[in-house]
Amino acid sequence: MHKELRTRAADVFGWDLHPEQERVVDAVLDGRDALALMPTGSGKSAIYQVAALALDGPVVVVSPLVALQEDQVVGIEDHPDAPRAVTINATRGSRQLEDAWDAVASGEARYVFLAPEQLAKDEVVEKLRDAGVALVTVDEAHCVSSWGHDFRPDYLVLGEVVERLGRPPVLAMTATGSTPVRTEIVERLGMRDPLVVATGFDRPNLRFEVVRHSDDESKHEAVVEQVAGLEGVGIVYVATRAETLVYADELVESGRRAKPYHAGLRVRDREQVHHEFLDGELDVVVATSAFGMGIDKPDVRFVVHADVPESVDAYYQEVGRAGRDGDVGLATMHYRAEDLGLRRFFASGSPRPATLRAVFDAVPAEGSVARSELAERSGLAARTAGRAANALVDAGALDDGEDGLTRRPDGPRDAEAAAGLAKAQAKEREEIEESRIAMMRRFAETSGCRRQFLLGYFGDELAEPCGNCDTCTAGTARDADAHGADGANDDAWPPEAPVEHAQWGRGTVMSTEDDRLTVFFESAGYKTLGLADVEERHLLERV
DNA sequence: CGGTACGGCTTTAGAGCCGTACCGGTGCGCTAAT
Repeated sequence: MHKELRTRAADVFGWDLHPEQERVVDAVLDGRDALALMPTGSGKSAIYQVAALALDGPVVVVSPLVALQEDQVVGIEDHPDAPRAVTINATRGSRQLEDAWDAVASGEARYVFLAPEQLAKDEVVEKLRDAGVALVTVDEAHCVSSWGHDFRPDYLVLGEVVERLGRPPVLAMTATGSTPVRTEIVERLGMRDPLVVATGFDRPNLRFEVVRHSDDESKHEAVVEQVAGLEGVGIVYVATRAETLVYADELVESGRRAKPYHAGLRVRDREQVHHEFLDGELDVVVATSAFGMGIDKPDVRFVVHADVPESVDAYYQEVGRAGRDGDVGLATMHYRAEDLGLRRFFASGSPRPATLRAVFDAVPAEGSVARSELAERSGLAARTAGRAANALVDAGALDDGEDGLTRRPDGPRDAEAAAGLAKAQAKEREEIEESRIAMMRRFAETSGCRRQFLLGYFGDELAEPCGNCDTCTAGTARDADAHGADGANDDAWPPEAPVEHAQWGRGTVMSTEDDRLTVFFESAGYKTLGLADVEERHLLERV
């Protein structure tokens, strides 16, 4: 990074960037795409904020939550010499929006925060294009893969939006760095040869524990008993809204200041709980996954999972909210294999064939149809239709262009074929999802070191068992490690190595443990292979 | 996938068993009624 920019960063924001942050800034200033995988609180925002000081045009920041956008703007406004930041979202009045757009057009506003839904609107893209966007930053970029397919489909059109903005460099940032998530971010955003910078994922002050239960009732009792006795402030994660209420009640009965939190509560109540938690007026928030992004409290002492999360990625994000101040943080998961059933249900749910056919038929053979007209033409609910449209676009049955949806000249001719294509594509994704759930199960059921497992999942290595997890304390981690640590074959398949398998295609080595090798395949998900088989039958090839 | 609520059944009258249907997470933006 230039000396001049360093000085400006220090003058304007009072920052002295780490070398890793500087590498990313340099890349985007050079016009290169970049993917920054860094834990929350490690200064991801500083990267685009400093880059903007040297860029000739506004920086667009795509952020999933309006609340996060506003936090960011406040953060920038704290520095009087920083360029102006604006947010574009539905909570803004028309006067405010007009003012914001004027500031963008005049070049006064250099940071534009918005959600992907805004970028789905043509007039928004046009205004930004006219302003000459110099960088598109996608914050919490894992949302592309976790929310894009069904929940917030506009995440999937970001790649195309970048093209229409004149293809400025793209900077994607997230704390979730597993291979499938990375791969999907790069692919969906249409990133070209991005610089990938990953800083350490290890959080040595977190202690990992898994408690196995065979029935729901004893699990429930164990959770309440544990949390009632824990020191300090913490979060209990549960799978359903109803559970947040039940656990919060019981914790209050056992003398803890606890409140439920989920997306079905009124906005005011949610804000209230959030503030009470930050201000130390609550001991425990019992929450669904809605209590997450934007929760930045340094002295959270424990994160207890009363139900198994949907993936190791989600798990690590959630436990990562403990011990941010560097002091001890306890992560206990109460695990029942049956609880994975709910996760399987959530991971399935691809559109039904009849829905796919109706949407395909709503698109004329010649010409196009706007997404907004899709619901009416197909006779489906807007969301259902949008979801099915995404599935059809994904499968290559339809094209998603500037004028809306069109049939592909080389695509399927009739609805039956289109639905079949989309179904096959969805099946592949479900298989990958299923394999991610299987990884969650393996984490819960492993007798090896939890931290070694987690770091391996994120493509890192830890040479020795960590000594700060339940399996290490029990001694089983060392037994499990004994086979693999000095195995001569480990070196042949290092983490991150790209490989090819005859049936499953291209993949990435995740980790070797004992006598097994875990590989993530782009089209088949996580697979575990016997090391002996791999060697003797030449199942894998380095590419 | 797994839990639960509920209706119907019975070698039937008060209670238990079975099958079936239904439900379960995350947020944006927009509209309409207050």
